[in-house]
Formats: sequence, structure tokens, C-alpha cells
Amino acid sequence: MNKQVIVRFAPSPTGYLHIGGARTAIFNWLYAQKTGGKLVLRIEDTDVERSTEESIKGIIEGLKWLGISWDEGPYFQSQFIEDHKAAAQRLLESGHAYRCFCTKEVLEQKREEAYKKKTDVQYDGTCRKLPKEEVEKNIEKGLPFTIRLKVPEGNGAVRFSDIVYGDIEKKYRDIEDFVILRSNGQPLYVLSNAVDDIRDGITHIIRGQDGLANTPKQILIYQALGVPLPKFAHMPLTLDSKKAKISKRKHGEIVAVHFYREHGFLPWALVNFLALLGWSTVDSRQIFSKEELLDAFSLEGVNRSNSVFEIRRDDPKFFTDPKALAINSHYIKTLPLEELAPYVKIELEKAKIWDEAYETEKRDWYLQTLDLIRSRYHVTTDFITLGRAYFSDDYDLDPKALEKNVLKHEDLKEWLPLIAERLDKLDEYSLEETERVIREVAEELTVKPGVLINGIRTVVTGQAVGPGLFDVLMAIGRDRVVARLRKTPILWGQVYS
RNA sequence: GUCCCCAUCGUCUAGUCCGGUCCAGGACACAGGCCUUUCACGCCUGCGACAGGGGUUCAAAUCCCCUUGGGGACGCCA
Repeated sequence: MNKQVIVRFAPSPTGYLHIGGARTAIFNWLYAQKTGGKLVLRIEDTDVERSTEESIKGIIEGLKWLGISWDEGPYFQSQFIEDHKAAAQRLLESGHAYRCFCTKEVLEQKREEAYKKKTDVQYDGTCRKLPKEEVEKNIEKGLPFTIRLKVPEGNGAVRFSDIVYGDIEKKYRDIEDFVILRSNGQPLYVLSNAVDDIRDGITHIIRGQDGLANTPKQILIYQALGVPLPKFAHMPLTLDSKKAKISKRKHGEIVAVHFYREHGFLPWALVNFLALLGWSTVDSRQIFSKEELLDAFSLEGVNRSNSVFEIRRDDPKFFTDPKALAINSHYIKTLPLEELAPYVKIELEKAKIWDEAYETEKRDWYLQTLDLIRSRYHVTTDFITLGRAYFSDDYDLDPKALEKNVLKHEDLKEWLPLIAERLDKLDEYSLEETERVIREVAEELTVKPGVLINGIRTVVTGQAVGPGLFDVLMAIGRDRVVARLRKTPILWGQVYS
């Protein structure tokens, strides 16, 4: 019988959740869900200097927003420091580790020299060779010491098979005797992480490829502690357009999960996009519902080469990775309206133009209107910018549209109010009737219908582009349409004032 | 400098393990067309890649070697 899979997401709370971290969380979550296993959330907050309460909150909110649920935790690494210390003590007693009395300064100096001479920068093992008496003396003198793990000597190597990267081998002599406990008695990440993973019963460590390099060290710790190894699966990294690792420091908000939340992304669209960074199916499918993704996902489908997250920060058309946007807009135009509605509600509320009636007597109108305008939108915020005129009388007219479709035709100053009157008097305000009247007026005035149509669209919606005009007239409704058209002459006034 | 990893269209990728069906497939982006009162959507078409060089083989994107390029790790950070 196979043991239940237990994976973990272990972020350090030193900033917001970024897309790299989110992706790691997503892969862990997918694997847990897929295998009927558990996902443990563990906050690695042992770097007191940089860890913040706010960051912890942000990470948890980010995960929740994405829809990533965990089964255990959040645990906090800082609560288990005694465990880590005890483990170091045990390693010391079992002879798998030793005290190192070398001072920071000396080591720093040696490292610098090594860099200068362009040789290996490994710790030279000075204290490993220290005779027992010497050690005793130093302890008596109260000299501060760190604890280092004794890496086996000889021509052997640490070998393991990474689920993604395959067989990896790292020779013992390429691994230095690394520090596991600081001179102030505090444990280091390599130790804490391994000890926590052991305690939490982690069976699969799924993390970024940047963790690949210290996997041999952690394996050495597992072995020294005499516990069985978990399986490892390293994910390729996400780089920027210049091929540098994505980082909060370098890229700022554009790589933060909350940035996408604030810029009109649907959480599942982001998950879908992120899942495709480094993972794919043999048929290169792009769109996955949650069920489909769980069904299709496997660690074997993860590739080994790093992928580029194509930030288009200053591109007016994209502002971020075009593919991310394409996936988001795909969901905006295809999601069942009932599912889309709540996301648009959030935006309308933020803009203070939400009407409670959209959930009661105006619900049909609300859903129909979303359906009418959504094919042009890429982010949910478009509903309150480009689509604002459908929900509020307080909307701006796009200057370019105004110039091209209204101001250019001086006569519209009289024509549009005239149309307002005709629409107002209509017995039946319908798709057919409004179209009939407007075409009739065009004929009377001997102008092309397009001039009137485009003019009306611009005045009524503030946009040069949009759905078919008569649908627009229905969506906005007679009263608002008439009122807006009557005010047309003001537009000229505004220009000259 | 040392060690580890990677290498297919601009980007995400399929194909690589088990060589032939690949003069390399899909998606995004881009260009053009159809549709149309506008702009989208949708549909159609196009542009566009096996990093380079050596092997092995009847046959290589696929296997081997070298070069080049890229990334990551080398902390008493996590």
C-alpha cells in the first residue's frame, strides 16, 4: 500500500506572494489534489529581520484568492526552533557534525582570497581536523562555535533521482562542510527545512530549481539523521524577458499576485496561465477548467528548461504577458454569466456604481449587459472603464472618439437632439423600431446612417467602439439614451470653454 | 573561479526516453482576409524555430562528443 502523498508550500514571508511562489504553490496543490494527498502550508519565518506580519497576511490572502486550499497549517517554522537545535545536537553527538571555531572574519577573508585567486571557495575543514583536547579547551574558554555537518570523504557522491530532472549526482568533494547551527545557537535554513519536512511527513518536495543545488546537502542531513528520503521534483524557473530570475526586488509589483487581482484578472485564469509555465500536455492544450487541469496534471509533464514571463510593463496594449491576458480574456468571454457576474460586481462596487438591484429585479438586465459587452474586454476592470456608461451616468467620453465621431460633424449638434425626440415619442422602444427611426432620420437629412450611428454610440457610451448600436440602445434604455442625446450640444461648449 | 542544470518559431510549448509517420504540430503575438453601422468576438490564410560543429546510423530535432549561449547554486539569508 502506498503512503499518502504529503507536499508542502513553504514560503518565507519577506514580501508579497509573487508569481514564482504562486506557481510553486499551484504545482504542489495540483499534485496533492490529484493524488488524494495533503498540502501543508508552512511559513518559514526564521529570518526575523525580514519576516513581517503583513507579508504573512498577503501570502495567505493571495493563496485564498487563487483558490489554493491547504490541508494543514499554516505552521510557523519559528515555533520549531527547539526541534532544529535538538537535531543539530543529535548530529553532533552521533559524530555526523562537529564544532567549528573559525570566526566569521577569518572565513570571510578566506573566501575573498579564494575569489581573487579564482579557486574553489569551499570551507577548508580546519576545525574538522581539530584534536579532541583542542576542542575541549576551546569550549572551556567559552569560544563561540558553529556546528557544521561532516560531509563524507572520498570519491563518493550524493545521488538522487529528481522526478523532473532525472538522475543528479554531486560529488562529496564538491560539497563543503556546511553550517547547520549558528554561533548564536540558531539553526540555519538547510537544517530547519529538512527537520520540518521530516516532522511534517513530507513525501514529495516540489519546489523551484533554485533548490536543486542544496538538495544534496539536505539529503546528507536526512542520511545523517537516519530517516528515509522524500522524493524530489524541481520545477524550472520563471525568468523575465532579459532571462533573469523573477524577483520582488528587481521587478516590483508587476510580479505580485495582488497586482493581477487589482488589474482585473480572474483567479482561475492566472492559475491556468501559471500552470502552463513549465508544464504542458502532449496535445499542447491551453485552457483547462479546474477539473480538467486536475485530470491532466502530472509531474512527468513538467519540462526542464526555464520559461520566460514576458513582462510588457510599458506596452499600452498589454501591460503584462500577452498570453496571460489572452487566457484571462478568454475566460471573460466564455465563462457562464453567473460565474462572471460576481467578479464584475467587485469592480462595480470598487467604482461605487454597483446597484443592489442587479441581484434582484435587474438581474436579467445585468447579465444580459455583461454578455453584450464582454467580448471586447480583457480584464474585469474594463467593465468599469470602457463599459462604465452602461452602469453609470457619470462617464467620460473618449477624446479621440469625440473628435472623430461627433465634433467633426457640426450638424450632429442639432441632429442628435432631434433623434432624442423621435426616440422619446416612439410607441414601442424596440430593436426594430429604434433602427427604423434612425435610418429614417438619416434619409430625411440625406446623411449616411453611419454618421448618426457612430455619433450616437459615442455620445451614449463614451466609446467609438462597442456592440451593435441598437443593442446598445436597448441595454442603456430609452430614458438614459434620450437624456444623453439631448445633452449633445454641451459637447461643443466644453471644447471651447 | 568551482559545481549543477538547460538549449525547438518573438513568447509558452508538442515531438527527444523507445531514431524513420516532422521539408517539425498547437497556443499567444504579428500580418492579411471574411463577417460588419464601429470595434471586438468568431472563422480562414500567412509569417515564423530544431544554437553551431563534429560523430554514430541506410536514416537524427530525437543518440554521443565538443563549442557557444542561458540559468541556478556556491552565506553564521530563506
